[in-house]
Amino acid sequence: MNTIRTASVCSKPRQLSIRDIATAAEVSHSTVSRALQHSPLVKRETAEKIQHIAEEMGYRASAIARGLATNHTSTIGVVVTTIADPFVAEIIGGIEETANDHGYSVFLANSNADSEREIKVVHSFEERRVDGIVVTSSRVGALYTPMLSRMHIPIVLINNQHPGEFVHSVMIANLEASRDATRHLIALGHKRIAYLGDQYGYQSDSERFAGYREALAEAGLPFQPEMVVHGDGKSEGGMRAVEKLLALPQLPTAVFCYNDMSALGVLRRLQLAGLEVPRDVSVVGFDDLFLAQFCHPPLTTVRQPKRRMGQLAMETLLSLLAGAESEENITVPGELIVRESTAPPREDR
Amino acid sequence: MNTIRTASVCSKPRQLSIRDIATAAEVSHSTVSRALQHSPLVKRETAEKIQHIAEEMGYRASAIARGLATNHTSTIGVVVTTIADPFVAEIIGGIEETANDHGYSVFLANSNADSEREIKVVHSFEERRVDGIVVTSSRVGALYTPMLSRMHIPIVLINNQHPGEFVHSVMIANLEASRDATRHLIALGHKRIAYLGDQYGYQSDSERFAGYREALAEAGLPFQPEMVVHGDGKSEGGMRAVEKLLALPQLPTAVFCYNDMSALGVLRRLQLAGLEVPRDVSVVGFDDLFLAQFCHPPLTTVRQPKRRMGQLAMETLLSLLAGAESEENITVPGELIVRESTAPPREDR
DNA sequence: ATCCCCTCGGAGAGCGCTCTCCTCAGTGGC
DNA sequence: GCCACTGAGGAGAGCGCTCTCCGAGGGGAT
Repeated sequence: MNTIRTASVCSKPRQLSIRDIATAAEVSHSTVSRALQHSPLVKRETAEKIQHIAEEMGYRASAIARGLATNHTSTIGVVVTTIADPFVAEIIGGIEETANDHGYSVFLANSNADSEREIKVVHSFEERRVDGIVVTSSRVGALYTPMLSRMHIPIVLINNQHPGEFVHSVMIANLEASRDATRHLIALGHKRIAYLGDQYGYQSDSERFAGYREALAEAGLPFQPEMVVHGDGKSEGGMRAVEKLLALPQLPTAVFCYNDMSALGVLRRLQLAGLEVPRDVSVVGFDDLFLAQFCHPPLTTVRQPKRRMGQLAMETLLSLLAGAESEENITVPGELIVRESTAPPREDR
Repeated sequence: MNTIRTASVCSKPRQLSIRDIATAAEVSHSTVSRALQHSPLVKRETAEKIQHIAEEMGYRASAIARGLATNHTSTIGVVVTTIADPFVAEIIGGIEETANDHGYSVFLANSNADSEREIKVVHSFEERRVDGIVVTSSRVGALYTPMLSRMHIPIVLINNQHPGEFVHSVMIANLEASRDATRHLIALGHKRIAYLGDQYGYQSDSERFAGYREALAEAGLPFQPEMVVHGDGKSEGGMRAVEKLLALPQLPTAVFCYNDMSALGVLRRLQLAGLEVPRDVSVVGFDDLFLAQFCHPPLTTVRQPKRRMGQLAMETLLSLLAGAESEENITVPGELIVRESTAPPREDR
């Protein structure tokens, strides 16, 4: 059992309670409670007087006590793989904004992309009696089903890594977006296009891979298994993957990377090898991280509407909380952003 | 009065309480409470039996109820200017990690760098009865003093924009770091060094400016007011500021930017003007954002130990919570990271 | 046997709210 | 004058914990 405890030494002095306001205003505590929540059951002037006194005394209602009494806390829990990931940060931004607009506060915790830790964090959210939970890149999608039924606490997954296993989610249209990106390369005249995937077998990777293959197929281009390499989702992995491509008898003229961080590594490693992007090799990423526009050359990539996805997740949660049988799985389209890392292949290659 | 409310329709079913476990285990609720917090007042086997039953029934203690009873919640509130800022994201990472290690959960909210909103957010944290608060780039430092005494809730500021006005803070050594950065340029042989500051008059800007002047002075270089321009902290502002420098009769050979985002704009605008960095102009930033190593050319900059600063802030909070009269103001040194955006000036300039 | 202490566990108050159930005037209808 | 009704506000239980105060039983020591 993991209970939330701390050996705090300092005991704060009692804070003002509703009863203190009551005696000051010479009414009962019930009336104060009602006045403070603008109940029509209390006369206008009485309410105003009470509100005035409360304000003056610097009274802050305890959300804790209210939560206990009402059985809901106006809080939601957000679990992310890591906060430092710029991709994730924007999603959080979208969630927090929408949450705040509706009077909700958000608990933030990171799972370090570790399923065990993810579960632990969610448990701690349960103990905190959050009203809802949003999880990005969940590693354990299916495990939330019992939680939904047992605890009746709605959960929305963003870019769930095990789709089809859970009811409420917001996803990017991986297949379509990556097909579009690959089509873009094909339209430029590329025929030898490498795919840089991920080594952990995530759903997002395999869907993007499928889109890549679909585009090749519809263009009548052969699929060449040696053109598929794997990274770790970070730039280091991208660099290592390029080395495998460099060892090939014939270099691909373009590389489609399943995310921007990998693409950054690709860019760097190609430059190290004395190759110029896009003259020698074209590179496409996926995500449209903030830095994609600042790297050299600015990266052609697929934009995920990260902020919007956060908002959508929170909106789904809100309608779920309002009792709606909300839409099950929301898919948002990606958008191809063409910058300067792609160009037609050189004639001689 | 801003009370936290929502018109949630769905009323969750009652969850398991300590009493349910008590009847199942045929003991009193007090014993369950004690067993669950590993009190020595209950016999080992009884405790284990209770823990087992609780586990089996999927019981989750209510942190809400506990918070009400104990008068502390094991939560802290973090207010940031904006979550999407990569600078801030890393700080949050440091805070969250340390908090979590000590059994604290963190509430996250953003102030949009708006002082009014900052206060609102802090109020909502008060209502939630957080045990402590961390604020980054506070706009209202001094206002927290009454809060400290009235509410007895410790507050730590990170990079407070009104230093000297508040007791607990973690700050980067702006002056020293920017002096070092300027010295680096001087050592390379630069004599006409521009300073790109901020237009809002933040403390961090003026301290960095002071460091710049100090370095000039100690090298016996004249301070030239026309070499000082102002941006908005973002790349757009950096670009606009460069235009003023381009209009000068003689271009500076180096630009020291008070943050990386501005420097990115400088890089871009100089390239647009057909100038090459660092051959024609050297550029130095401040922050060492993640993307500083990926831009073109990789940016020489001052690293702020962002994650560490978050940790330090949280550690300060923890010792404050433990009743210690913790160190008042912590200053951490910046570190100059020399990359490829700086070089000796061209002979002919 | 008496007394004391020590261990284990129960009873119940209290944390600060909400909300139901009452009470008490005042008012209007007949 | 009686009753019903309405509007305003009080009393108090209850939310799910913690923790103090007790009590019961079981040894020693005297």
